[in-house]
Amino acid sequence: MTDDRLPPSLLEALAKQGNSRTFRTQTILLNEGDEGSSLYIVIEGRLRAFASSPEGRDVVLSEHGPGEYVGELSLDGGTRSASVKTLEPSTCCVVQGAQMQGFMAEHPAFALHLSQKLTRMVRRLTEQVKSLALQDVYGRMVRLLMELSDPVGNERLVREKLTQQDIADRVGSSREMVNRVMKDLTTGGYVVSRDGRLVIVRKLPSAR
Amino acid sequence: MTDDRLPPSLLEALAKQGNSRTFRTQTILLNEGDEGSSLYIVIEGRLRAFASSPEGRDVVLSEHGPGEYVGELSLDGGTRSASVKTLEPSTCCVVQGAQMQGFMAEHPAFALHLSQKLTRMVRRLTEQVKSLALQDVYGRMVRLLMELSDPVGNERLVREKLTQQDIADRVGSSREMVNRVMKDLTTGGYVVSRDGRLVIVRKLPSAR
DNA sequence: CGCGGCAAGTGACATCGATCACTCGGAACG
DNA sequence: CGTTCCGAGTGATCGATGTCACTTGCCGCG
Repeated sequence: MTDDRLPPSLLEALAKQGNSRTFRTQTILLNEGDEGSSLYIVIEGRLRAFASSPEGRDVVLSEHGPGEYVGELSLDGGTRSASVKTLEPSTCCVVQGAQMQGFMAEHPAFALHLSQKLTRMVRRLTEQVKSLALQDVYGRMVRLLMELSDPVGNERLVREKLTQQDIADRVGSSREMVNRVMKDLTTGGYVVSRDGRLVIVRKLPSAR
Repeated sequence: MTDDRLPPSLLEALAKQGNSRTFRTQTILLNEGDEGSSLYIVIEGRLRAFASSPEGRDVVLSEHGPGEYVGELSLDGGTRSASVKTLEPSTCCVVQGAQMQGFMAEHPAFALHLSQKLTRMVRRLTEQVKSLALQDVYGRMVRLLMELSDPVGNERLVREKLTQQDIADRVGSSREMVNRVMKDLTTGGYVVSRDGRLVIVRKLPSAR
């Protein structure tokens, strides 16, 4: 997967348009439904885009590290489609939406990058919809683990540290259910936890 | 919702790049996973983008009428993210992906239109993910009915004729379940069927 | 060292929703 | 006019998941 980071040249040019600000962990940067069209470029730290139900359940939509940006959807003037919060202390460069018209005109490369980012988002979201609509929790977890892991030898190493609640929010399920599936996977000898990180040691069965 | 139709001028210019072909109902134009980067512009008829599970369940991702186009995601060289079929006898103009680089360079308006279309797709898919992950079948059906209906007086008229199976494929559920929810909605006096089309006659409760 | 708090593990139970197996009614077509 | 087909309507039943209510284990901090 090509990643969504801006090339350094563009990043630098774009950063000039905005102000750098730093935020504590778990700070909400954007609220679903709000007006506003500023762009947040991650300089340092990590952001999570998510949505919540009135009952307090969350779904994770995406996460973003240094060099990536969020908030681009509202460049069309629409309201925020999701909320975004910091997962760590983070510093972002905030650019007003109004600045962006001019910037894109001067930097066609940015418009192109944005367009490519959008098509990757559509692809990723399409996968998420398929997964939610067509697979059970077990299948969705397997998919998630594959997506979040990289091959190392004949194992696969999961990149991030994930709590079971994190996983639940990503696959649209409950922590308890995640726990049960994890138990199946570990007692089945498919997955082990090696110093805090999950390792897939054997090909995961596509169904239980 | 701004719609995804090309303005006539662009449509005409783009159509020159490709060949017009007509297809029978239920013809598969694209298969999920295939290589290929051609664009299909709907001249006449109606297309549906969908995905299937190995067990034969389907999810509907989007539908497209005259003036709209599909297949744009693979302009980046990736495989098809979903399948597309005709819902009626349809004629489309098929443009080879290779033509598009040049076309976009000559018609920046198209690149802009595409970019706007992509952000609408991201918005729509995000809603679908939220809905699937956070709401039950009842909630998802209510959302779908609202989305597919337009206000007429103090009622809302659902645009298309939908079979219960269609609805099921859109909300990621079974036909039987849709039937039960529909029964609740009609016996509750919220929805009536008026010459083949659903009409929402009273504000739908957000939960049962 | 002892708390306090958060992640994880787990059993009992409630329920939502899928599946199966039909019936019914209307439209299409010979 | 009689079939055929397909969408709709329904009850019974089962299984997957969510929810609740705990316990356990681990860390970091005062």
